[in-house]
This record gives sequence, structure tokens and C-alpha cells, in this order.
Amino acid sequence: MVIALFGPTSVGKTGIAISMANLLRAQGHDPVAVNCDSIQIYRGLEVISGAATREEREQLEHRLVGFVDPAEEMSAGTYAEIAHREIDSLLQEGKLPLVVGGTGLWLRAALSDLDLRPPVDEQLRSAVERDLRERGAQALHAELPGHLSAKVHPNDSNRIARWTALLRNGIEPLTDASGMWDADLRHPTRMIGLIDTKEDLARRISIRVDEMQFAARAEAEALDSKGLGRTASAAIGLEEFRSGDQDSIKAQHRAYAKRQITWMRKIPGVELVERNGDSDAEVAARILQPR
RNA sequence: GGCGAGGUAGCUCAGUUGGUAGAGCACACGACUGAAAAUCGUGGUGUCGCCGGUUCGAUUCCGGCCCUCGCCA
Repeated sequence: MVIALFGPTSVGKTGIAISMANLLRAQGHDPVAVNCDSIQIYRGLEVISGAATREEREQLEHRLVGFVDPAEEMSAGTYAEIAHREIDSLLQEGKLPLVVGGTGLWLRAALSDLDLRPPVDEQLRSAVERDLRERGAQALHAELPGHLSAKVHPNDSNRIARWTALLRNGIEPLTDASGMWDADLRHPTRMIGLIDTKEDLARRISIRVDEMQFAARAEAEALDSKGLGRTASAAIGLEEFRSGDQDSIKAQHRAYAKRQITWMRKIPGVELVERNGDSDAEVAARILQPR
């Protein structure tokens, strides 16, 4: 049995997971959190990404947090392998994995066997990126074979780049994402989706960004931005915490939260749980009460 | 007080040689298969500072007023 805890940024996933862990222990379980957030994996980005703090980790062991050098690149595929190993070994030890995080694709990657295409050769990929910069997404889009170009928007630069790189590597891209939304998971899983009202979530985001601003700024300044890999450098706020543009960070988090909510509503079998302004302990109790 | 610049979407601004307006961001909804805190799609934003004048018609031209910023006193 696996429990997955998903929801938009700032909704309180970590705190609720800790409260759930306390209740689960009382029931004789041995819960361990497994992170599925694509930024919290990086060392030195824990504050900016809102990863579980040392105190929080003392209350609940968290795996796959802050364990990757931010100069390294990570991918959903690599993460999936690591997460599968982690979850499988926890289950083998008789523990209860709590998969917690806000990256929808990575949650799916942790829990299912995604039919991912392989990574492409590094040099080939950077050649495609150069093409993209010099000639634009539309030019590359125009070069895709018809059955593919119809499946991706001419402005969708990332997808066009990936498909182009795959084709140049002799691999047919996967255009049908329906497998993402079926119910096939590797283990029996209780899927919890946390929701909050728009206003409360915006308030939580605002408070959280303000609270982290000084530590986050120090963290951003400590990172050698030139040494940041392309995946870690996608973290919201790296630039803005330095310049002090809190409003921009909050707006980006609100937009991100919206994308997460859109994703969450589509997850098959998800049990949506409202915060309703309750404490972490109250929400945790509601999730775990006998049904 | 004088001179100058400006007041247009929630914000920053573009524009209309006179026919009641448009970008980015924000906001709402959605897509998503090895970059996913990424990338992308769709949508509406509105007394065009106020009051008059000219005109078939003024956000646009003219006059007055109010406000903001800068320089000078």
C-alpha cells in the first residue's frame, strides 16, 4: 500500500504528511515520505523550493530531497528509476511510502511505468537547441513529418525540440499521452489531492514567499548561477529573490498552482480533500478517518 | 509660480493623419510521456483624467480645469 499526497504549491503537503505520519504510526504503520517535486531534489535549493526543513524531517523521514547537485540535469525518466527503487525497497522493509510532491509528471513517474522514450545523445540535443535558437520553433515544426506536426503546436518549442531530437536519433516520438491518465499503477495506491479556495491559496503563497525571502535570497546568491544545470535553473524565484521582486514570485507561484490543480483534477481515482481552513492535524485526521 | 513631459485594461506601455482601441504581464479555462517550478493553447479585460468647443462623428483637433513626474524659481 502506497499513499500519494498531491496538491498545489503552498497548500501544506509537508505539514499534512507529517500529521498523517503521526496518526499512521499510532495505527502501527511505519511511514516514510518520498519526494516527487522536481526542484526539491536539488542540494542548495531547499529553501527556494520549500522542501521539508530539518525539523520537519526529524518528525518524518523524507527521501529524495536535496540529493542532486544542481549542476546536474535530472529528468522524469531518471527520477522514475530512482523513485521506483526507493518505493519498492520501502515496501519490502514493511514501511509505508508517502509519495509527496507537486510535480504531476513526476508523481505519475513514481507510481506507474511510464512508456518514456529514451534520452537522446547530448551533442545531438544541443545541436537541436542551437537550431531552435537560430531558426525558431516554427521552422523546426515545419520540418516535422505530417503525422507529427499535427500533434504539436508550432510555438511549443520544448516539445518540438524533443521530437526533433528523437527523430534525428532515429526514434519515433510518442504523441499519444493517454497512458498518462489510465489507472494502472505499480502498487495499490491511495491518491489524495489537496485543494483550497483560490483566496486562501493565494494568501498562503504570499505568506510563504515573504517568510522565505531572506533565506531564499541567501540561497540564490550562494548558487553559482553559471554552474546551474538547465533543469535546476527552472526554479521559480532564482532571479527575483536577488532583486527583491516578491510580487513576481508570488504571481509565478499562483500560475504554477493553477497548472498543478488542472493536472490534479485529471488524476484517475484522486480523492479531493478540501483544507477548509483547518489545521494540518485536522486535515490529516479527515484523510485517515475510517470510511 | 514658470518651463517641460505625461495621464489609455489590475500593472507597464503602444496606438488612433478624427470612424469608441492593442501588446506584454496579471486574471479565467485547458493541454501535457526522459527540460514538467518546463513548454504551450483559448478567452474577456476599458467612462482612452474631467468639463466644454469644432464636427455627421472626438480617445484623437481646440480651450479650460484637475492630477503626477522632472527642471527652474
